[in-house]
Amino acid sequence: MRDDPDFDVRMFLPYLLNQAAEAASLEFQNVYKDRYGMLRNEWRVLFHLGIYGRMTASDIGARAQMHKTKISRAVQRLAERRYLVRTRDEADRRVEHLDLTKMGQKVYSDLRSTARDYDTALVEGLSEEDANRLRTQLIALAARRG
Amino acid sequence: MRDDPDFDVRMFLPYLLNQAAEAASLEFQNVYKDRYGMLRNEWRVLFHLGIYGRMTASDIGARAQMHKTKISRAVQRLAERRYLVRTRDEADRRVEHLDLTKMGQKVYSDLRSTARDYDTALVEGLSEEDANRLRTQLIALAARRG
DNA sequence: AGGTAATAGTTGTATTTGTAACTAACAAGG
DNA sequence: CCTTGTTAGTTACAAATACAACTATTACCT
Repeated sequence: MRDDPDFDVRMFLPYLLNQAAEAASLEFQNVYKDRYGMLRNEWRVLFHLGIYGRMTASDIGARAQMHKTKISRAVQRLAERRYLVRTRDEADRRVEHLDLTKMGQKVYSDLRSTARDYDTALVEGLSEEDANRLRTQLIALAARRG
Repeated sequence: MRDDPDFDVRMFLPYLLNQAAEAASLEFQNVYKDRYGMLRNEWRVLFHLGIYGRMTASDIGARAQMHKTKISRAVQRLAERRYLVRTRDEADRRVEHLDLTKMGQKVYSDLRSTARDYDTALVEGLSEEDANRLRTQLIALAARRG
């Protein structure tokens, strides 16, 4: 048991996931970085706002499983670049609503279409069934608790 | 095309991979961190030495697709903790050979067996066939160039 | 041999991230 | 109302990372 020769750490799922995630992120990272000077967390916040429309930082945190400090800083930078605007909620003044500006929406739309093309390239070679199963499995792993 | 309503960024493969990788790494990260004060890069270097035996930093870099500065610093810390020893190659004095110490091997062996248990928990719910297909797909994604 | 390029590995500095502590605003119970 | 607790979001400081520049050594080429 202790020295199970049948377990090869090279097949360790967290390791494989990290390798694949890094490789897959690499190219697209350059897209939003070079085109818009954005960091990964900024792209994530941007695309959540693009999909869902108006959200608060906490909403984004819950959806994206991102820590609030990451979001806080991403929002700050996106606001500086005028990709989003912040509106304080007058009913509950702790809360801030975030909305993409016109410019932010254009950026989102451009990145989304680039992302779609890139995604297509990534699953090239997989059947549609395999690709869907892969996504489903990844979602299950991400949702896992405990 | 530009605003393809059929492409949902939430299904974007790099995003799903990152979410899954982060979730999957989280727990195991605490194991090597709490038990041995190790960082992820150190664990990676350690396990490569555990699998392959004596290697150089460049060898590890090639296998693990890690940048040489990461390896350099990981090796430094592993050497400080006496988990590995460095031996200069007398034929080519630029090169340094890395070997796990007895202690390093014990740590590796402990972490490996914990990793195996954790891996089993992660693929719980998947058939053996599905789990193998998943690993294969991840390896292919990691190997992808261009 | 002598000069140029390549390779192994380290170090310096600027960014980024993680953790914890913080401010501000609201909620709830007495 | 007033204390205690909770939630939204920010900030400060330590730790980690990326990238480029560096040293030392070997290889290549003429």
